[in-house]
Amino acid sequence: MAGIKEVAEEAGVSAATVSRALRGFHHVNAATRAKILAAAEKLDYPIAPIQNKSALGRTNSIGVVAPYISRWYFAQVINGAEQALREAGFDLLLYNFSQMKGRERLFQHQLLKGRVDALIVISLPPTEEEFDSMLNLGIPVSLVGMHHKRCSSVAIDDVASSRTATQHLVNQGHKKIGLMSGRPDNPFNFSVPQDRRKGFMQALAENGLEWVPSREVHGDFTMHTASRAMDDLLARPNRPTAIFCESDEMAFGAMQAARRHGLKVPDDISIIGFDGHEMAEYSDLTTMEQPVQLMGEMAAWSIMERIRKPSAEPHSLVLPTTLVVRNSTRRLSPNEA
Amino acid sequence: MAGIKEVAEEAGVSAATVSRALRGFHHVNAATRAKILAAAEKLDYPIAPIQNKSALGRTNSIGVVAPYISRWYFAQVINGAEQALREAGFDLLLYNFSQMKGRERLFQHQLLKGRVDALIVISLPPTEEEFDSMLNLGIPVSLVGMHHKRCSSVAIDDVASSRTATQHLVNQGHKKIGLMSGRPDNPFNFSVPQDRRKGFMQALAENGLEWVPSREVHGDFTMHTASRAMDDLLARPNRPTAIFCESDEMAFGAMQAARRHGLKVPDDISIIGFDGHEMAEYSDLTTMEQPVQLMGEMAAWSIMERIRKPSAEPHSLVLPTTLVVRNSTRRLSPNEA
DNA sequence: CGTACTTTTGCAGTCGCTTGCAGAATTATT
DNA sequence: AATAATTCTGCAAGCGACTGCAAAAGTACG
Repeated sequence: MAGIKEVAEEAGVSAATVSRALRGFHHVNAATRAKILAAAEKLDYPIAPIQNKSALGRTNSIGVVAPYISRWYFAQVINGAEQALREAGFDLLLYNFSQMKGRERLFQHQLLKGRVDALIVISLPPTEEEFDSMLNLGIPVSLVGMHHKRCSSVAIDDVASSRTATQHLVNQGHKKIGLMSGRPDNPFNFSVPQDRRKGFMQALAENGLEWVPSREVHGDFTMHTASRAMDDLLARPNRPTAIFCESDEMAFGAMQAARRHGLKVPDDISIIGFDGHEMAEYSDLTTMEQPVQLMGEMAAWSIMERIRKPSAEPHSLVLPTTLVVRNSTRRLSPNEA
Repeated sequence: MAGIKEVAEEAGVSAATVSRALRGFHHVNAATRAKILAAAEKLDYPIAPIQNKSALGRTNSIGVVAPYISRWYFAQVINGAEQALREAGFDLLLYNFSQMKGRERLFQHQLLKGRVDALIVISLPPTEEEFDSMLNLGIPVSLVGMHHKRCSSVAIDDVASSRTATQHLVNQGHKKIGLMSGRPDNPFNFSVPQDRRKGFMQALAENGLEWVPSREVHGDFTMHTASRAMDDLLARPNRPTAIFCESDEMAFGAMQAARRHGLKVPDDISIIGFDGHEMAEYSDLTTMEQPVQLMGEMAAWSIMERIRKPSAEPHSLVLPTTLVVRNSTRRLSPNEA
């Protein structure tokens, strides 16, 4: 109810002075400021006042775009970003795009124009065209979980990390290694599946292991599809002794399917995941852990920095991953391999 | 860059007409509208234009407040709400309050004033005082996961659902039933722990079962603390044959601890959870499923309805829960009980 | 006490869009 | 064709803050 005017009147000054006093800029007499603060207090007017988009030209809020906000990974990143943003006084506008139909509207900036001061895009590789649109908005854009030369980003090295994960299996004596990867035709065109697959292949190649295509199945990064895919894989002849899953959730699905088929993990089959999902510990899943929450925070800081000085060059940040060895993988004795 | 003015000029009409045309109100000649649309298109001006808070008096965005946005339950509710809001053209502002310090500022509406048209509060029971503040904002407030006479809400019947869950254990012949509940001194003062505990106690009483206090341990709704708490419980004499966990995540922790202690679920101990967590299926956990996503959607619709007609009475909605029986609970033979 | 600075403050214009009102253009009626 | 009824459209006044400019008030100094 109470606006800047009411406060001004209450304090016996002009609205302009109230605006200045509350923002701390310019010169305002200490006594006057005190009066104004008292008045604001009395009228329950926020000390950090309602910013006004039209006057300010900015909204003080930052958009976060993600394809599935309720999946663990995204929720974590968002959480990290939220914390950093809130701390710095920004609001966070959430844009979810599990439905493809939204994407178009989003990237054609119908939705974003003028509503946010910057954009954090999580794991959703825009096409070059969409990129043009986004950059045309004239606001900084920051990517999480992927890179692009035209804007800042925070990510891990998916290729190297996958290679390390796969190498772990090799080190444990596995030679017949299966791959649970993302669907090559995923609608969002995520880059993660390709990258992790690439790292996997590299590790195989480096160790002189032959790649057998029938050892690969696809899922969409959910437990459910992974579980089905695993059924499929296990039904095939010449079963692998270990499986690299491109995400922990898929690894969970794989483990479940394995159990359903009467296989023990890791006795009968080793499974390694990727992400460092909260439940990995519970499931005793060996996994490649990525600093999810931190990625959100870094993206937030980085983009706020760019809001401050828009001229700054975009820069990409690569955060380290950690192999966490648990008991879903085991060493194969030479005669088992 | 392009504003309504530019579009107006391009189309050879006044800004006012553009505004009207793009909003679809009032009468605008079809031909004129076409010209305007063409101009907008050409200049890349959003068809759904940037609403202007000062002129409109509203922001077209709705705040969602939750204590832990990255926990499964909250992420699901938020997801549901986001979908409904987006569909209706609202933006969603996310407020996370894992840190208590934020709470104060939030409810003293320093943060919210003028930034949102309505507020959805998830599982965070405000004190009466905070309630006053919120309602003073003059915007509709809707609660998820709890009720309050002074505003609309969407929730399940925690008491009845817990009673049903517990009854399930009783029906399976369990007499020594343990309880994994939320900490009574939880900082947010959640109502859920009390309610679920109450339902549990009711079931016991109705079946003439004695309540043994040493069969209760507390967690904070995370797997981790639950796991520790379970260690504690299992170390005590006269171990229960079944345990009701107030959340699935706690149930996961309990299952993990049980396994660690060499106990098989459900052979040695039955465990039932609450929530219908995505991973419950994977863990074969019997649980009381609540329609999480739906709750978010309903809250969103309900609050948008109240934005439309602010005079409407607040109403509370109770959604049904479903007992999903899996294999973490088993029937006890009479001589085991 | 008058002059020259500084600091403080208010006026009025602005931001980008909405909207009441009334005049203009179009269509209908007689 | 003149008048009335409708439908469009533009003008201008907001909305609620921010801010450049200049006047007002306060200080310093001679």
